Amino acid sequence: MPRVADHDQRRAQIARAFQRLLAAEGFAGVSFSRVAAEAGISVGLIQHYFTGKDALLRFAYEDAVSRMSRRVRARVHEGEAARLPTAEVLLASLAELLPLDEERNVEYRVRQGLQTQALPHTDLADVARKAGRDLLGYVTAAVGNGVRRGEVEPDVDAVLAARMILATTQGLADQVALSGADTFSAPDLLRRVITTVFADPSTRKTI
Amino acid sequence: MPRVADHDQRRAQIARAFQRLLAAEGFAGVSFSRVAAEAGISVGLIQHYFTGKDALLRFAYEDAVSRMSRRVRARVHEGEAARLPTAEVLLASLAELLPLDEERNVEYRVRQGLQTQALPHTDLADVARKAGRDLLGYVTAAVGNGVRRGEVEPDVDAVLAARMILATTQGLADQVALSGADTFSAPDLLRRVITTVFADPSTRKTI
DNA sequence: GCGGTAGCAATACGACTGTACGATAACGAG
DNA sequence: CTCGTTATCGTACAGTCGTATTGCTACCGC
Repeated sequence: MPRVADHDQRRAQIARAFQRLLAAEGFAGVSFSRVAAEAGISVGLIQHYFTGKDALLRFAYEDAVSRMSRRVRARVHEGEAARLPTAEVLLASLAELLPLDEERNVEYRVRQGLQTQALPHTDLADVARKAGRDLLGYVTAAVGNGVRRGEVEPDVDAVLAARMILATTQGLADQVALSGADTFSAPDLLRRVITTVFADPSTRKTI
Repeated sequence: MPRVADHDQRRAQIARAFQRLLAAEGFAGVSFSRVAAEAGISVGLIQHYFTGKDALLRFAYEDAVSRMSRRVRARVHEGEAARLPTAEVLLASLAELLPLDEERNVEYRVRQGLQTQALPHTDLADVARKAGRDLLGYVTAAVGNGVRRGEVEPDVDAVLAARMILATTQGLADQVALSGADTFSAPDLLRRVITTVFADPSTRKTI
């Protein structure tokens, strides 16, 4: 048998280069040759690992989404290990969606940038929809948890509440990306929104 | 003097063609030749009206943003003429940001698609930031109105509340664009969020 | 009606695109 | 060591990109 390479590692290396370029220069700045240069390899090698541009787009998108969701799960496990209230865990994990540091900023821009490209292209849209469903399922479960633990009023519609919390998170991410993380405290705002659901109305502070 | 053409109308015609293409095929689908074909004119004519691709991008972006904001203002004037409660006016005007029909869908995709391109490019980012500021200012004023009219508790931070309402709207727009307008009622959800601010906590329904 | 300017189209051009295709080098199995 | 396979590179190719340039045409002011 011939020489072997770590396919997964190579694909990831290429996808990361693609993501950096997309984040730094937008859609117009990415091409096979640019990606190859950024990754420090030849154009031919990219072809060896991806059948075409569509495949690269899709893989890079999936990679960004899966890294994001891994970070979310990490916050969840930490929070559960520390027996934090559900609301706190939710806040910490949703804050991973905000572009508050460089890594999260790149991931945000990849998600954002490929979403436009995704809406017309069925296969990319599937990736986006699946990511959205997973996230919504997770937040819905968290709200359900809150109900069982008495942190949430029992008559709330968990799916609707989750949709609202998630929508606010995404919108805050847009605002942070546009005007910088210093303009306002997005996590504070996120906490208030979560508190809107995760607290008895009588003790709940107004926004 | 030679023959005259309506520059504004021509520029708008070109920008609309660009927007349709961007919405229908994503960023990769737009080029001068494609735009010219879609607009039913020659490539040379586009050059006659725009100094380069950047100028076209910027104009198309500004056009989409300004049409959106015109629709928002129209809802505001209608609402004021009918002496509706501030919350109702706010709901009607923010619903204009949701991609609920074809026109609004195109505008949403243009805003979304150019935002990624905007983040690295200073001049496009300026357009996006200005649009964000205007919208935030409008919603903040609406909340202030609510306070003065007694629809909103006097101790709320108008800017923060506006930021939250706006963020939720943007996030809901993403969700609608991704999974279709039939999956859930985004306006209903939007109404609930607005109600979170525009109602006495004691009478406020839980989500 | 006629001169001249602006509207508009057509084409030419170099750069770059994504993909196809060999050539070369490195390594595992025998 | 050697053979065979594959990782990797380099280049070639047809097409498209954005832009520069040229020329025709329709119209306004005189």
